[in-house]
Amino acid sequence: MQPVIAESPPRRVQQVAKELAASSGYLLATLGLAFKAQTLEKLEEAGFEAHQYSVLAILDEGSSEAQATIADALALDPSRLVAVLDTLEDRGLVARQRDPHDRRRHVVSITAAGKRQLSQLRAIVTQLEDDFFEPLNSTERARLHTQLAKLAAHHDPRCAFDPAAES
Amino acid sequence: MQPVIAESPPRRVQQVAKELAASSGYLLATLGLAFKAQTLEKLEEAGFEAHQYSVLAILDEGSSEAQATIADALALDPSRLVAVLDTLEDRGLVARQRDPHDRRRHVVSITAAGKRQLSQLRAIVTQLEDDFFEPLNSTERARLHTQLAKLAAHHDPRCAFDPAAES
DNA sequence: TATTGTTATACTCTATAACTATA
DNA sequence: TATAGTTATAGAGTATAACAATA
Repeated sequence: MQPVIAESPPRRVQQVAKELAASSGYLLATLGLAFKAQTLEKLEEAGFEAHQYSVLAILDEGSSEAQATIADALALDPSRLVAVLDTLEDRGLVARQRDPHDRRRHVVSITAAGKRQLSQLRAIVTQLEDDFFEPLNSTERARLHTQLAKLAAHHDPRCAFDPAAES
Repeated sequence: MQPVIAESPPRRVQQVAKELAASSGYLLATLGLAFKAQTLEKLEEAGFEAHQYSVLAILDEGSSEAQATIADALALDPSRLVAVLDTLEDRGLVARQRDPHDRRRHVVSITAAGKRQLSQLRAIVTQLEDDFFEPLNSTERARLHTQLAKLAAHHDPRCAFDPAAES
């Protein structure tokens, strides 16, 4: 069907502009988006969304938290957190209680079932990371992580842990 | 106004869960998103959007391209590319011509004004990158870039350049 | 009057699919 | 019939702001 193309040389595999591929920022954005997309997909297969995982992860570390605290830590609008907690509560993975000291507040905590579910989700994400960073050896991965952590601490105070606490 | 809190220890700066901060994937996604957001903001101040910049960058490298080619290189739906090209064409930064060999095709090329504009946008993005990666020294930046490029080549064929061509 | 969590509204994206003109 | 580009439509996702309860 297609006539033989003689004059205009046929395009091979389309490549992103070299200018973009040479930019660390572009690569960072592209890879970050790709990792996020993969994570969303895998979690969705398991019947969860990313925010549900991160909420469980936060609750598993601290004891119990007010909703506003969780929203801050996740840089998530409090109004959006509501739906996330609703589904988690419906499944019995977290519990909401009124704070007796301030009855406006809901104190949220993870349940035993929530902890069990969390470890399943952890396994998914861990596997995903192993696959994603597979092209790098362990030394490279460690270096990459250190540098990303340094950048994150600089750009996002939520990621800046006390240096003295680092072991 | 606020009563002295004695019983429930006051929360300090909200931190993202350690579990998340320890994940290279999470950091990658977060940083990538942050860089993208900064880029969008700065470009918008200059009256542009990211896709307009990347289209100009691609056209500046190759000679002229069919729209489908550009869409492939940017992993952008052809229908979305239309509006991007419309605005660029309105400003005289690119030109669309019918391909005489196949009158269905539009061959797009960058104009002289487009090249001038492109260098302005380049300056913005370059400055942005310098600021973003400022916490890393030049050796660290080079290493980071190498590793990101390795990952990108693995995950996105569009970023996989011929290794032999690397200087 | 300010704040916590909640709900509702409106708006922006974006993916999809119809449409035209050419092949 | 298939393809390149275009336009239109619908649905999801999100930010905003109104709201009720409590401080």
